[in-house]
Amino acid sequence: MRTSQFLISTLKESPSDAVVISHQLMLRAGMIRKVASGLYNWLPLGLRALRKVERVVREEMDAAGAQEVLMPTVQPAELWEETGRWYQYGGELMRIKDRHNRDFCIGPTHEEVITDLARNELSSYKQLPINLYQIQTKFRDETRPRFGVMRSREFIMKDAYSFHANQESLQETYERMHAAYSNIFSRLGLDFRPVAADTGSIGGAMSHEFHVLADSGEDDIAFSNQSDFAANVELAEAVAPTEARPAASSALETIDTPEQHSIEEVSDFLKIDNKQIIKTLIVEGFISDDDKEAGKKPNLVALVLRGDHELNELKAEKLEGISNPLVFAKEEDIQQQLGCKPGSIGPCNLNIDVIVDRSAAIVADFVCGANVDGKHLTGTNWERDAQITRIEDLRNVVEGDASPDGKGTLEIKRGIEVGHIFQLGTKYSEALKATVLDENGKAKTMTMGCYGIGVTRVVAAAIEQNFDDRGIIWPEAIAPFQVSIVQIDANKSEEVVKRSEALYNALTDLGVEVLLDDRDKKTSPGVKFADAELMGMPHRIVFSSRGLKKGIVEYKARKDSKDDAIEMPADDILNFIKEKLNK
RNA sequence: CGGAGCGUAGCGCAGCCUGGUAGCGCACUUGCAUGGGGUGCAAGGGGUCGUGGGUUCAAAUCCCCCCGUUCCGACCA
Repeated sequence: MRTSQFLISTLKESPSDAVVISHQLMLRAGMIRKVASGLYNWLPLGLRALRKVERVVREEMDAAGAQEVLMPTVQPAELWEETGRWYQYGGELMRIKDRHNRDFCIGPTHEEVITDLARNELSSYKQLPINLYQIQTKFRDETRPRFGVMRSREFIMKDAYSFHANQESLQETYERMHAAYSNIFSRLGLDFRPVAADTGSIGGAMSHEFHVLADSGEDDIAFSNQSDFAANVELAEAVAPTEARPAASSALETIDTPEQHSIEEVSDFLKIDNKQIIKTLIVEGFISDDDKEAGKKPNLVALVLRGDHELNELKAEKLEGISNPLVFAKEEDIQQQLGCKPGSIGPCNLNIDVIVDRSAAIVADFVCGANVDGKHLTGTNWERDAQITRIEDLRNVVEGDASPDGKGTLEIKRGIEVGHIFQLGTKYSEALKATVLDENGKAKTMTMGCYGIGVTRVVAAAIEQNFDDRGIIWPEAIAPFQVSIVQIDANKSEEVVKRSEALYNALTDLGVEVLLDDRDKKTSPGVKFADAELMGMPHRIVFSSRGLKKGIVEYKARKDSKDDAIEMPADDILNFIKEKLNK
């Protein structure tokens, strides 16, 4: 491709609404343009990168035995009514009506449609397992689209759905997909981690997310520095400390702490480490619907953590006797039942259940609220001064915690979720009555798995991980073009034109994607260099009259540091590039 | 959904406070020069100042409604 015939839409300045680097660079390099909030045009350059990702995904899915299909973006409401999601889904589901006033939605996902397809086409266990996928546009009417194509409303997703006669078969396909995903992200040249994920409302089933590590990620990922353990911070277990609680050495004392409520305030006021302070959060206990309707109030429960730790709400709400979803107690209920405000609560002499985090349970001589406004206790000790009802894992893991698999310690980094694999079980097949006949001729509900990759998001994530102050640095596998050839002085030197076009043709014949910058003489060398760097092609070759007089051309890899282009005889460049690209 | 900000040329912004119907940089067009890091000079094209209403002799500017959009948070996954 020649730049004289290719839509180059580079920008010097980035639009003010772009806050993350990938969004800025995609706009500046001329990959995308916004049409409306969360809706984007993909320009030729961007689309080339997108197609690269699709190709890798397609190849690996095919290699893993999945078959490609294509389902419609617009879906009838009837199917969603059958699974109940027409009513459960909130505003994210874009509902529309056709000219006959029938209800439809624009698909945010395709479980309903694929399961409908499966129940119509599959009738025997002999046809199982089967794994069907598509690469297709989805629409989710996000409350807050942001970060360009990282969280847009319309986006392209690869979604696969597998159908099985039993759990073992599902497990097998699940593992194959796990491996296929690892292949995909490795081939794309991304630093990623598969992480154990929350299974959410479906419960019980297994789920993994694939995260690309990048500071701008929206999720916290905890992973071991010595093994391949990785989990969403929400889910990672904070293992029980191995050390025993030190013996009590101080006497219990009540001190005045006027207007000191938060851990930070108390720690500054008393000049002690917040690890020596214990914080007590009051939440509502579990209450049955009947009791609620009868107007009863839930019991209160105290959750106790070390001052420097954070409550993990997911862990807390899963505990027996605690409301799910978790509800913090109202201030007036606390005042009424415990006799003080939330800032002064402690675990001593409470007449409610006291659930203590594993780490908080081994602190001795600690500071805590006195259950009297404006007062704290020092030298407090478990058993002697305060009773523990139960010890549980209540907190978020922090950097340096022991890894739950016993190997190494945890690091925490931000991740961008680019893939998610899930064992669905029979949630959809049951609702839609998707059955096959088993060996005994009896109808059996199929077991399902689903596997998604945010294709458009992968493009953005790749940039988040690969850029410098001049622009994008594409991984080889995603680059819109592999090689850029820059002509300098082409209008003055026949030689420049001849030699650069010869290389361009030779590489193109080998199937290499080349962008030849043959823009006219008004385009200065600086502009060509700056555009090539912004657009991020991995390999750059410069032909100039000055160089060719000496018989040399210049080569520079985009990922190498700034000004270390290497010179070589013009006759060698073709072989040099062929070697670089393994052609 | 709660809070805040912004809407003036394709992009980035000034003008608004203190009303007198638009300006800068980039980009674009033309010419001349230049030719290894966003080149110079000159001449141009492009805006019903988000929409509607109000105040006023006069509104980009002051007031009100609406719409769009962004950020923070909540929600969702």
